[in-house]
Amino acid sequence: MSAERHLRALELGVEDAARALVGCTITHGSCSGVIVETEAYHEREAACHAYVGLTGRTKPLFDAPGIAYVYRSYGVHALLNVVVEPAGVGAAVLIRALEPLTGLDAMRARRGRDRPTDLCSGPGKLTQAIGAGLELNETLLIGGPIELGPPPSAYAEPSIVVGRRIGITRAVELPWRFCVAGNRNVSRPWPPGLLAAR
DNA sequence: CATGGGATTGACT
DNA sequence: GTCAATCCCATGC
Repeated sequence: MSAERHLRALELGVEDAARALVGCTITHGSCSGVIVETEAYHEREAACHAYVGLTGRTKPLFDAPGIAYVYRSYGVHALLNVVVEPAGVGAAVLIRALEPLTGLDAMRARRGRDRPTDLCSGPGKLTQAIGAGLELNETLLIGGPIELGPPPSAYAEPSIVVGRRIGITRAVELPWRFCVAGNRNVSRPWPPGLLAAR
């Protein structure tokens, strides 16, 4: 209980880490935001890139906890993950949405949108908004260019909603998506009946 | 070496 | 609701 939550999260299994990272902060340059949506991915289930084993693409997933896995999605977007679990185990938490805190104007300039809820309300949107590209793959999230930080006081004990992961075709049944209840920055509303609050 | 398939987004019908 | 954009990489011939 002594260490701050973002540091403790890096010591947890991927499912608990994904839950613990909700409410923590991400900072890149002048831009920062609160993590309001995450998903867990683990090598033992088929939706995880590491399911195929150690390859050139998946190597970062098998690194020690606390580094970034940034990859290109659909040939277009950069998606940011927090690598967790011990070195040799392929697991990571996908950061799917932020609530913008600082650098809103820089985010607006990069995104070409004005409303705060259009800036970071999706995994591809948030990396564009904070200016995080593929060059940040495998960089440290503690003391690196992208900084993972502790929750602001308002998010010390967020109310979390659990549901199925979005946009995947395999292992769709796992309830490994975690959102701040009622937050307007989450990437997509969830279908009724498929979730439980905790 | 050719091919297929995305952990998405935004524009359009 | 439908659909194209766009490219890296894993897989298979």
